[in-house]
Amino acid sequence: MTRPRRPAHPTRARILEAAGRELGRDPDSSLTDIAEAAGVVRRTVYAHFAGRSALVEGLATEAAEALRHALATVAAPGPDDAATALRRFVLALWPVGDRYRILLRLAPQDLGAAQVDEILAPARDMATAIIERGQRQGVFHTRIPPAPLGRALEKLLLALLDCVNAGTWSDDGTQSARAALIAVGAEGSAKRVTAGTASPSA
Amino acid sequence: MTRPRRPAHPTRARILEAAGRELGRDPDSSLTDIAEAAGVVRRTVYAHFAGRSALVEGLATEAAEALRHALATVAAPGPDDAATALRRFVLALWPVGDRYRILLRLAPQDLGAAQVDEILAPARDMATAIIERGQRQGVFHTRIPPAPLGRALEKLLLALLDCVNAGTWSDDGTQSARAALIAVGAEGSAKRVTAGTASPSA
DNA sequence: AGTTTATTGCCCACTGGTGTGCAAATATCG
DNA sequence: CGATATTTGCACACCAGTGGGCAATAAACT
Repeated sequence: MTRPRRPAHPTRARILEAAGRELGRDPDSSLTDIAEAAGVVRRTVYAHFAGRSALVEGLATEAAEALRHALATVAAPGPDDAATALRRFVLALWPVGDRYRILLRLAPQDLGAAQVDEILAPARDMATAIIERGQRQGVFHTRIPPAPLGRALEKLLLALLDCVNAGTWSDDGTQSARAALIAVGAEGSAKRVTAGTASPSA
Repeated sequence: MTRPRRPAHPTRARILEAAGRELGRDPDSSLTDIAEAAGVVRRTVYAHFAGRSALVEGLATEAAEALRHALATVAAPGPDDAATALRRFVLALWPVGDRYRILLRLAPQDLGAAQVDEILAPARDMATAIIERGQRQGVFHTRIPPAPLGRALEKLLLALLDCVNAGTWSDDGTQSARAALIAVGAEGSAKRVTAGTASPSA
């Protein structure tokens, strides 16, 4: 058999993509698994990445860039109310949710928790800031301090994303954004916001 | 040195406890790590458990029993309103949250996802039922279907529990229960419930 | 056509975790 | 004090994953 050269460039990208899929499913996937998922042989992976850690590093870099790019979208707006800010935040980050999840999965094992925290810091800081603002303005009624509430929101949204990935549910982010608003206790604002922009899917 | 016989019974229990701690921290902990954490040598672990899988199995059994016991507390009540039911549910499960988390951590790797799902099924089913009832009665205003919302709540509460474990925050479950009520969109009920029973810690 | 280049297949060595056998050490119990 | 039970230390074989060397192969480019 020995299929050789497919366009050559795609290969690296396909390996990276397969690594994302496989490591997202199981952080302990072997290079053999990943290579197989990419349609190549294990030996070929070493032609594009120095080793497992390099592969993971490349994956992290890609995810970090996607995340940073998505964050840049939300960074712009001026002083709108906290509820709108949170909604914009969730909607902007929703498309990169899978990359976000991969980073979290890679954290304890392949990447240092420190490095992942560093990548995720801007997103988490922004979320915390929004929550803190909303609570101070009295728009968010949850009594839980911003930091824990931020972590809770993170996990809540990832859980919803997982349901979408699993096919259990379907959402383009608008429903999840509303859920986030409700979770922080922004009842009135939630209705206002959804009336303004969201498509009525229910 | 070769310290021999400590009361003998404690050993097995200590290994089990250490396994819970270590595997909770990192599901890939080696038996060497676990043994060391338990204050014994790796070889000793094999004197109490047939192997890694047996150890994990024992851990799962213990966790399952604790969970089942906690659930039995909530199973009793008759037809009270959904908000109260959810609050009781969270408060009852809060103390076994760590066991719950261990089971989830062990799922993808050491135990089959199937076995873990089977253990967790009663808790999840009850949560889903409560949510469904609350939504039908119009007490829970979240539009997200019960199953995804249940998963989201699960992760939200575990995130809060992690914060408590990490020392970032402190809660005996009452704050988290309120957060859960708010998250499902039970604003009015939340106030009513907390006024009735929760201790004002803020 | 011929050359280049990526991929493959098979080889090997190294590491880390697992599971086990067996003799020695020692705390507890009678 | 002696018998018992348990833990320990060290031996080993085994397996899976990693990383890399090297020749053969076949697509792509000229």
